[in-house]
Amino acid sequence: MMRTRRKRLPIFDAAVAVFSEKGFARATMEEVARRAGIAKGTLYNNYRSKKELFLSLIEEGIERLESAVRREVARREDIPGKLEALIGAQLSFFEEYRDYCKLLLSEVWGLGTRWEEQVERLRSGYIRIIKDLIEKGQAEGVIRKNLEVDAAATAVFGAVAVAALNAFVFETRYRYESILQTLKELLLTGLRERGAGVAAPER
Amino acid sequence: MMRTRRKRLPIFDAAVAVFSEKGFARATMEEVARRAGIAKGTLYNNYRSKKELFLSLIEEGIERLESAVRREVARREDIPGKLEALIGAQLSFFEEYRDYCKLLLSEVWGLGTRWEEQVERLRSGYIRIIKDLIEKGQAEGVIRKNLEVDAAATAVFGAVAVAALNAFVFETRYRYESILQTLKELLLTGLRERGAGVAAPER
Amino acid sequence: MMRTRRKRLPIFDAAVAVFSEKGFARATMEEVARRAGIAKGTLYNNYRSKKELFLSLIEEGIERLESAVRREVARREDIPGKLEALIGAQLSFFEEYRDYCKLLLSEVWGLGTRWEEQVERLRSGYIRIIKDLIEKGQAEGVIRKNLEVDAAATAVFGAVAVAALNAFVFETRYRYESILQTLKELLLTGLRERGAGVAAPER
Amino acid sequence: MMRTRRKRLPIFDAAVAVFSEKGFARATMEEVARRAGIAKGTLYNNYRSKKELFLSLIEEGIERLESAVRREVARREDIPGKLEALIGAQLSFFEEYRDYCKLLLSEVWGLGTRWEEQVERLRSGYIRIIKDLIEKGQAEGVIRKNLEVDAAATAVFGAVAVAALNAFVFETRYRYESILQTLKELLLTGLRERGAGVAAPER
DNA sequence: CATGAATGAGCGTTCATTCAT
DNA sequence: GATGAATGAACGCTCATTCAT
Repeated sequence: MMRTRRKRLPIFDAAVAVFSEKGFARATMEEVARRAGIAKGTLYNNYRSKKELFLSLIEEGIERLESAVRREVARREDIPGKLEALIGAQLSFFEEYRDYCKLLLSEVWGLGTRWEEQVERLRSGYIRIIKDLIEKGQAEGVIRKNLEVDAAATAVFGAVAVAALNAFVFETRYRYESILQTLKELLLTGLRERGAGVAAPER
Repeated sequence: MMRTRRKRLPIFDAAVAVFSEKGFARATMEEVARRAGIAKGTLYNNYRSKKELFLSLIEEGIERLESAVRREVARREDIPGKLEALIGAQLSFFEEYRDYCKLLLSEVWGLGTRWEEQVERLRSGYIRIIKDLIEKGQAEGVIRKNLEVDAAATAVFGAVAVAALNAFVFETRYRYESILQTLKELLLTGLRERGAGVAAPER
Repeated sequence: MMRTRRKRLPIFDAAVAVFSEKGFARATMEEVARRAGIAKGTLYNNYRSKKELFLSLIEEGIERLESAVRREVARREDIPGKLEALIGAQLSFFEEYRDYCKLLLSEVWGLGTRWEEQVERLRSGYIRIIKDLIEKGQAEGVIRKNLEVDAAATAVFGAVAVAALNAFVFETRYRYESILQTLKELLLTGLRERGAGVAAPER
Repeated sequence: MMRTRRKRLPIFDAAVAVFSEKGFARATMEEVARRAGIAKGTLYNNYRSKKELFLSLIEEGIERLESAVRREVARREDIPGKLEALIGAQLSFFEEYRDYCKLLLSEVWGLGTRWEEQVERLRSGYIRIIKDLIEKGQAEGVIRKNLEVDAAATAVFGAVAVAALNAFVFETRYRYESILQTLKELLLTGLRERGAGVAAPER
């Protein structure tokens, strides 16, 4: 188990790199093994199949995203503050793991039927965090009540995700702070109930 | 030529269906042909390669999206009204062509390096429409000046796209009107300069 | 029949060009048709199959070679003179129809089992001309009797053919006269009985 | 590596057989694999492509031919003797590797433009051996000076090659000794300067 | 456990041939 | 007869997976 753990980390990094560069289908187990510095057979000692390797990547990645986001969200007390923290954490995560996030959008968010239940659970797991915040905010009267929770939550996720990918993957130059402020301004103003305490965005 | 035109439509529909169900890599020319009711060779009489078929799909689709959006945008006079129309048109397009839109997100927005210039041009072409509206609105003082144009434009696209896909592809039941209102409320409030004429969203 | 004749000539030229540039297998009926300025279907109205087209090419070509060679051979009286004329005629034919001759060596002489009886008959038909001259020369005492007729005849053909191809196809510059003299000198001296009347090679 | 070496021999034999029976284009990797007793994929573990397999065959074959010829040529002292040895070695090589030699004539000597530089180098490499002997013989005064070296060298190669193929591939019965004597008599007499020491052909 | 050679199903693409117009 | 769109068998090549060493 300890050995498995020791082996899995280099595989994880190599796999993320290969899968995100080539996409699931064009990535080859051969290349993952080569980049991880091991033999192909060894890959199969750690993961039963290419699909399992891929799914474990996604799982691990969403867990990291969730954990980073939850940590930041917990540091704020009020709902708008928590949503602001969530936007910042997601953007920061996308910047740090841009390769991984390309995967997320293209293979997981892009094609519904392809990855079935397992991925579906992960996907809706992250969305649930946003939904919970919005619902609680609506109950407290600080988030507009006429927003449909599902639509608002996925819109927030999509806005941050696509803006992030566009900047971090497609543009060679970008001003991180400026993007962050824009997303906060755009989404928080849109979410927040008019007249509700106008806590100025942090920083 | 006439024959070519007549033949290409069924192929287009079949190809969109197959590519969006399976993604580019797992889609097979065999299946596209079978679903279009023609032989594999006939496919190659109309498109030189799988990649060309795919790219022509993307091109055709983005053209339809652009044209639908431009038409609706032109019907409104003021910038906020135009942005509202754009949101509506994009959402409506995603509802009507949900299969095609899965493709859009997963293969085009998802993986930057994979489809190179040709797709890149199409992609940035649509984003440009949104950017132009935002810039003009900022000049007129009806859109917040502290929004970075690139980030705001991609965020708007991403918000509508991901919310739409979530509803139309992943959820079996959804209330279209409710989603539309939520997106308009969320994004227009976020974009609009405080105090600027509060034209109530149409409808 | 007249129409067939009128159509077949352009097809013949186009087919020789395509087959000799690409070889039998990589040549396509499409390209033959395009170069002949007709539709693919028309090709099939004139020749039942690709193979038949190819064989008719070979047949026509060997007939032209045979007829050119027989004409020149008939103009000389003595056997050595006739052999000298044959060498000259074959070399001249290879220079004029170099494309066609590439075909001859590669597809006909190269692979025995491939073209079966039909080609075999043509092939041995031309060799027979040489064999007959050698045999008659041996009977007259002007050609060495210790030469095996088969080997000598094919050697003469091969020497002229390979030297011709090498010069006309592979080399960009060559002196035709010099090659002709070399082949005559080499082969005639080798064939001729020592001491037999040393008719100086013509020219 | 050891495994590779061990594997390549059966593949080589199978490939020569298939390529020479069918020619490059009609030969299939499937059949080569089947005859070598391995799976198609294994073929591709040893050779990157059909073309590479083919070229490595040609290379290996010409190397064997060159080495056999050089060995025999080295055993004689005088130029005519060396040429005699060359003729014998080439004929013997053609008899032993008749399948391979069909390939040589049809695909390599037959079509100039098809196999480009790589084969061209091999081709001219062997011809060079003959040319060197002729040139040296001309300098020594034992080979006729009025023979153009290029034409004479290719003629010698072609004479032996075509006579050999004709006997070994097309004829079921042949007398090897008789063919050898005929070629030596024909070509050596043709090459040798009149009056130069008439070393009777060995045997 | 690690290795990497062997496997073979699967797919993109080509092209000779047919046949409705 | 002429046309060229339609057909589908065939082939080169890839790569996930297995397994003997």
